[in-house]
Amino acid sequence: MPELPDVEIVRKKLARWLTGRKITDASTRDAWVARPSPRSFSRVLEGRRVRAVERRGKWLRVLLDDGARLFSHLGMTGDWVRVAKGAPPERFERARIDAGASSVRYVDARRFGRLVATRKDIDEWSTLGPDPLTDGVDVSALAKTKRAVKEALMDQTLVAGVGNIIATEALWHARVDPRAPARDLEARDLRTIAREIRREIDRELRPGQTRWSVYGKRGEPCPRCGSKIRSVKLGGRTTAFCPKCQA
DNA sequence: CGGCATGTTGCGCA
DNA sequence: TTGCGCAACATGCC
Repeated sequence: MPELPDVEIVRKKLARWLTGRKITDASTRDAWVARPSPRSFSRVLEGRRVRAVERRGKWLRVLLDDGARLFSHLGMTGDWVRVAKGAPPERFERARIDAGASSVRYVDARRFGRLVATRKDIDEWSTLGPDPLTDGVDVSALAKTKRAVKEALMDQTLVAGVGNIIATEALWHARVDPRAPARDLEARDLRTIAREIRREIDRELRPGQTRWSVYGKRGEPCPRCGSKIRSVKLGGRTTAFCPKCQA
């Protein structure tokens, strides 16, 4: 599921299902996913009307009419789905929000996701960097770090919403070595990377099968030059790249 | 069975 | 103080 484009698609459907509706029932039994507690999930949400569903990076924020809010991070396998009111739990369902005619369910097989019902913003939201879709990419922030550019791109405080796939693909399109220290790159390359991040997001926002050029393609020929795709670990994450194009 | 996975956090250690 | 590597979280898939 989850990188910025997926989360944006989830935001749109959640907004469609919930905006302007009054929450009649909200419940969860999962004390791992729902923080600070399953009881606070119900207490904060029930009886409130939904004002807006927003997104920043990979986080969603559901604003309520009394100023409280629900934060939702989809982790690796999270999603929100709508079913008929009173329908039995979905497979891997972790929480339920009934509002208007909708019964909206949070499903998450691996439970890496989070639901946080609070009265004020959480640090994970407040410390997010600019969102590429709404704010653009802050190239100057990247130019300040000596970390590998791919790790910098995935740092949510520098760029919000870029994950392993977008970082890997954007660097291939920009022909930049993912291992290169970010601050050693030419300004021109950084601008190209920013542009390719935006293009990759746009590609993945379009419905239909996205085909990746290098992500998950170790050992296969580079679509541009035919060299064999290599992969290395950067910040603990598999990073595929073309040793010839991205030299 | 082993290995890998679109994400994040927290811990030990240099 | 900073940064890095790594395990952990829980499950599915090849």
